[in-house]
Amino acid sequence: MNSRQIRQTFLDFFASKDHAIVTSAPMVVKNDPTLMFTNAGMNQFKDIFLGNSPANNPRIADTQKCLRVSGKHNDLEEVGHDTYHHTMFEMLGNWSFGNYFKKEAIDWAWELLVDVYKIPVDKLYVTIFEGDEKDGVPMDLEAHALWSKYLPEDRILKGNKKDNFWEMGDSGPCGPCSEIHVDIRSEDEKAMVNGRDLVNEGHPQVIEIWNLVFIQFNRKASGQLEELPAKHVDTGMGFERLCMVIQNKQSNYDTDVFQSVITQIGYLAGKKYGADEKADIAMRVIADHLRAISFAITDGQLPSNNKAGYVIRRILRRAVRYGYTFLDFRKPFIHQLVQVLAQNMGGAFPELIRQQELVVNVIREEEDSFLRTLETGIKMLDTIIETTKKNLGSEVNGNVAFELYDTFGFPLDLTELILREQELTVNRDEFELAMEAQKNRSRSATQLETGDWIELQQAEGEGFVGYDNVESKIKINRYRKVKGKKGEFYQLVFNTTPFYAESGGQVGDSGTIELNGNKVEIFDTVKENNLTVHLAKILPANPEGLFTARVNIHNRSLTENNHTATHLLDHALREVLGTHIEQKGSLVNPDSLRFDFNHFQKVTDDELLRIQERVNQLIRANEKKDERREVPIAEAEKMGAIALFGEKYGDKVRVIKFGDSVELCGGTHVESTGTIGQFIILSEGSISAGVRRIEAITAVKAEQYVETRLKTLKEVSSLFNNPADLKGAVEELFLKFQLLAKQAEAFEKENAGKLKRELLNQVETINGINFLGQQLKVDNSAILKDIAFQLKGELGNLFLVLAAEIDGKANIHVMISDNLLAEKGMNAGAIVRELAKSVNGSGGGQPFYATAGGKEPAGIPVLLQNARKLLI
RNA sequence: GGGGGAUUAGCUCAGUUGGCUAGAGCGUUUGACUGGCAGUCAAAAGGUCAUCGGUUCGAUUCCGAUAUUCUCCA
Repeated sequence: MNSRQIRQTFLDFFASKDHAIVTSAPMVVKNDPTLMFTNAGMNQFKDIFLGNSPANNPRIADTQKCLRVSGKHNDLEEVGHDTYHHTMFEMLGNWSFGNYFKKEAIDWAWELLVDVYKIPVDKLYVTIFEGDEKDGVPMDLEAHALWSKYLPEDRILKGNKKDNFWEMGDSGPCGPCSEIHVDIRSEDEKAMVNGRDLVNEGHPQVIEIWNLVFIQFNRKASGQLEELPAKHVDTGMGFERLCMVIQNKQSNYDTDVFQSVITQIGYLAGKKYGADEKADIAMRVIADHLRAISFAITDGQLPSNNKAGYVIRRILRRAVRYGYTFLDFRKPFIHQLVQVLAQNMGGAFPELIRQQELVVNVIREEEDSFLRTLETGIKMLDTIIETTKKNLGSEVNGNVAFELYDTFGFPLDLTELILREQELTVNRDEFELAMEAQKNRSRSATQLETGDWIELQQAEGEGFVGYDNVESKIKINRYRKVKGKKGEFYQLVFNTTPFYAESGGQVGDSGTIELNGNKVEIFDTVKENNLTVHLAKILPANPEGLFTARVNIHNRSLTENNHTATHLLDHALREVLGTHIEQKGSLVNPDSLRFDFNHFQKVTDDELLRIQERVNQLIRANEKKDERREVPIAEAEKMGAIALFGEKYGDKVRVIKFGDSVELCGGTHVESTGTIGQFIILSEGSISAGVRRIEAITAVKAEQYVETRLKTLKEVSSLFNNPADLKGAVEELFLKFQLLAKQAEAFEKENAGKLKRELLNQVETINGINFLGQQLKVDNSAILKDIAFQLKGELGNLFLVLAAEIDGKANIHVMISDNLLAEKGMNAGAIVRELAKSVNGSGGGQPFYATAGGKEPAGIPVLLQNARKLLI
C-alpha cells in the first residue's frame, strides 16, 4: 500500500463507521494565545471539549497537518538525527463527542490495524493507565478488559500518569489513555530482548503509533478532578509511522512519503542517500523541513522576524544550514524541491499545487537572505580568528560567539565548524551563560499573570448579536484578572454581546457597559478559543447585574467603511491584475485598511490608478449589502464566494455580497457601498517575496486627506501669485535656483581666491619659515578651511594661522607644511591648543592641520602675535 | 513583548580613542585606442554620512528620541 492509499483507507474506514470526514484545519492557529501551531489532531476541536461550542457531529475523523517546534512538544533539534522525529507530520484521528466511548474506540482501532492494514498481531503491544492515588483515579480496568479480548496478558502493559494520562493543560478536560505500540525489529533482535521491555523506552523500532484518549474528567483550577457528564474519545495516529510499519521499512524517511523528495535532494547534491551518515541526516532534515515550511506558507504564514513567522524562518534556516554544511550547497536549492513535494502530496492537500509558485518564490527569497547572513558572519568570523591567533589563543570567547549568533544570526554549530578547521574552539560555558541571560530577560518581560475564571452566573444568551445590534442587555457570566507588565485589566465574558471580537483582520470593538448610571469602558474585544472576551481596566461595581452594552458606533462605522472597501479592493485587484490574486492578510481599523496579496511584480502606477478608480466606481454604484448567514459551505462555493487558505471555516458560513464581490466573511459591513464615500490608495509595496501590500483610507479620512492636499496646493500656488501653470512655475524656479547656487559657489570661490592672493602678499619670512597670521572677516568656517588648504598647496615651508569671529566666537585654523613637521618638530594640534588660551578656548586636530574655538574673540590679535613669537 | 545590531554615492560596503576639506569596488557619463562590438586606459559626475534634539571650539564618529531594517529570545 502506498501512502496515499493508507491515508484514504483510514478515512474510508471511519466513514463506514458513520464518522463525518472533515478537512484538516490550518497548521497556523489563530485565536488561541497558548498555541502558535496545530500540534495535535484535537486542536481544531478544542472549543468543543472546553464546552465553548456545540459539536455539529458526534463522530468525526480526519487527517490533520501538525507542527511541533515550540512549547511542550519541541522536537526541532532531534529531527533528522533519528528516523522518526518530524517537525510537520500528519495525525490521523477519530473523535467521539459524547457519543461512543472505550469499547468502540478500542474495537475499531484493532479492526483497522489488524484486519484492514494487516499488521501482524505479534508485533503489537498496548498500554493502559495504572491509576493514580493522589488524583483518586483507579486503574483503567475497562480498557484492560477490552484489550484482553485481543491480546494476551503479557502484551498489555500498565503505564503511569506521565505516559497514560492525558491533560489539555493545567486545568480542563483530561482522562486516561491507551496506547498501541508496534515492534518492528528483526526476529533475531526480538529473541535477544523482549519487546515489552522496550515499550516507551525511546527505542526507534518499538514505537507508539496510536494513542486513544478517553476524556472522562475535568480538572478544576484547584487540581481536583470531577467526572464529566458527557465523555469523549480523542485519538491520534502518526501517519508517517503507520506508513513505515505497513510498508515494512525501518525508518519513516524510507517510506514513499519522503523518498521522492530525498531522491531529488540527492540528485541536486550529487550524493546518494544511505552512503554517508552525515549527508543522510542533512537530507532527512531538509526533506522534513521542506514540508513544514511549504505547508506553513500555504496556510498563510510567511517567514518573518517574530512570532509564528519567525519559527518558520528558523526551520527553513536549519534546513539551509544542514545543506550548507553537509551537502555543500552554496546557492539556494530548497525551492527546487517544492515541485516534487507538490506532486507527492498535492492530491491530499490541493493548496500545495494551487500556491506552488508562491511557495517557491518565498523559499528562494528566504534562502537568498540567509546565505547573505552567513556570508557576513563568515567575514566577521575571519577577523575573530585573526585576532585570536594573534593573541596566541586557542579558544574564542563565548560572548563573542554569542554576539555573532544573537545579533547577526550566525549559528553556533557553523561557528564551531569553521573554528575547528583553524584548530580553535568556542568557550561553550560562556555562550550558554549569555544565552540563559537572554532567555531570562525575555521571560521576565513577557510575564503575564492570569487569574482563575470567576464564575458569576450561567445566564443563557445568544452569543454575538452585533451584526444586528450595537446595543443590548447583557449579563457577565464570568471574569478574571490579568496582570501584565503594563498594569492589570479584566477579561469579561458575557452571555450575549454586541461587541465584535478581533478576527479576520477587523479590529475588536470598543465601547461601554452601563448599570444604574455607572459606566465601565470596554477598551478592546478579542477571541480566545472561540470565546468572546471583553477587556476592561476596572470591574463594574455590581457585576451580577443586567448591563446595557453599547458599542462605540463612531469607530465601528469607520471600521465598516474600511472593511467593505477591502472587499471591493479585492474584487478590483482581480479585475485589473488577474484572478490569481489571493488575500494573504489584512488589517481593518477605524483609521485605515491594509491588504496583502500575492502578485509577483510591482503594481504599476497606472494599474494602481485603475484599481482605485474601479473601487470608487463600485462605491458610487451604491451596491446594497446582501448578507446571508448559515449558508452551507458547498452552496457558498457555488455562489463563487472567495475563501481564504489558512482560515478555518465551519460547515455553515456567512456570505457577504456587494454586487459581484462575494466573500466568506465574519466581519461587519456598511449597508450599501455609497456610505464609504471615497477610497484613496496611500501606498503599495512589497512585504515579502511575491507578496504585495496596499494601504488605503476611506470616508472621512480620505476627505481630510484630499482637503489638506488641496490646501497645501492652494498655499503654494498663492506663493507664486496663482500662475496658470503651477508646475511650470515651480520648475522654472527650481532651474533658476540651481543656476544661482552655481553662481554663488563660483563667486565664493573667486572671493576666496582673491582673499588668498591678498593673503599671499602678507606672508613674511621669519627664520626661513613663511609665516602668515591674519584675522579675516568671513561668516563660515568652511571658507577658512578651504583657504588654508589652498595656501598649503601653493606655498611650501608654511606656518599659517587664520582667525575669524563667527557667531560671537573665535574660530582658529592652523596649517603647517609637511616638511616643517619633521624638520622643526612642529605640531599644529599642540600649537592650536596653546594659542587658544588667548581666546579662552580649546581645540585640536592632526599634526599638519588643526582648529580651535574660543569664547573671547577679543583675544584674537594677541593670539596672532603669540603665533608669530613661536618662530622667533 | 524584550535584548542586541545596522542606516555613509545608483548598488555592495570601508571609515578603531571626536579634527584625515568623506573613501573603495561595481555601475553611470565623457574622452582615447579599435573598421564595429567586446575590451583596455584616462577622466568626470554623483553624498543634508536616516530624521530630530543634546554634549563640544568642532559630531559621520559620543548621548537621547523617532523611523526603517536585520537578528536572537519569549
